[in-house]
Amino acid sequence: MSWTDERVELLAKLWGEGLSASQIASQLGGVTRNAVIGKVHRLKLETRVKVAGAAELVRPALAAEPVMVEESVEVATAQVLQMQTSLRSAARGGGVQGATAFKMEEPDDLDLDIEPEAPRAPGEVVPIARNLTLVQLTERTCKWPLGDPLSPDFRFCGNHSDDSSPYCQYHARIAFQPASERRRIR
DNA sequence: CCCTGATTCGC
DNA sequence: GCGAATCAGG
Repeated sequence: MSWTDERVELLAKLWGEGLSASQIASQLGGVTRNAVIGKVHRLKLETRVKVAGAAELVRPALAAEPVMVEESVEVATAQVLQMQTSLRSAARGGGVQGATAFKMEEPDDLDLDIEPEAPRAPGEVVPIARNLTLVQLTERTCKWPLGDPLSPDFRFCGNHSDDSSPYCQYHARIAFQPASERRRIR
C-alpha cells in the first residue's frame, strides 16, 4: 500500500484529531503504526502536543483556536478515549484491581457504562468499559457491544480479554452462561 | 504486559 | 521516501 494523496489526507486529519499512530494505522489499513509515525515525521506535521502516554491531555483542545462544533466533539472524544486508557493503565500499574471497577450498589450511573440487560448479584463488580470504537478493537480487547449499533455513539467494552476470548472476563460470563445458570433474561 | 511516539538506517 | 527495528517511556 502506498501513500496516495487521499491516504495522506486522512492521515493528517486523524493525526490532527489526536488519534494515536496505531489507531490511525488500523483505520488506514495496510500500514503499521511505525509507517504512520515515519510518515508523520516526513510530512513534518508534528503540531500535536506531546502525547507521551499519560499526563496531561486536557490542554490541547482548550488551547486550540476556535473550531467548528462537530470537530470539537471529535477531538474531545479522542481525548476522552486516551484518558480512559491512561486511567486504566495507571490503575493496572498500581495493582489495585478495585480501581477499575465500582460497586453496583452505588447508583451513580455514568450512563454509557451500564448494561441494563445484565443481571447482577448485589455487590457484584461491574468493570468500567473503555468505550472503544470498532477500529480501535484488537485481538485482545473485549468486543461486547454497548449501545445502539446504528448510533454514532456505538462502542465496545474494550477491556482486556484473555487470549482466545472475544470478551473480557466479565462479559464472557454473560455471553457464555451455562444453561443451568441462565434464568430469566428478557 | 499493554501501550505511546522518536529515531535510526538499510532498502 | 519508506518503514522495520529499536529505543525510551507511561
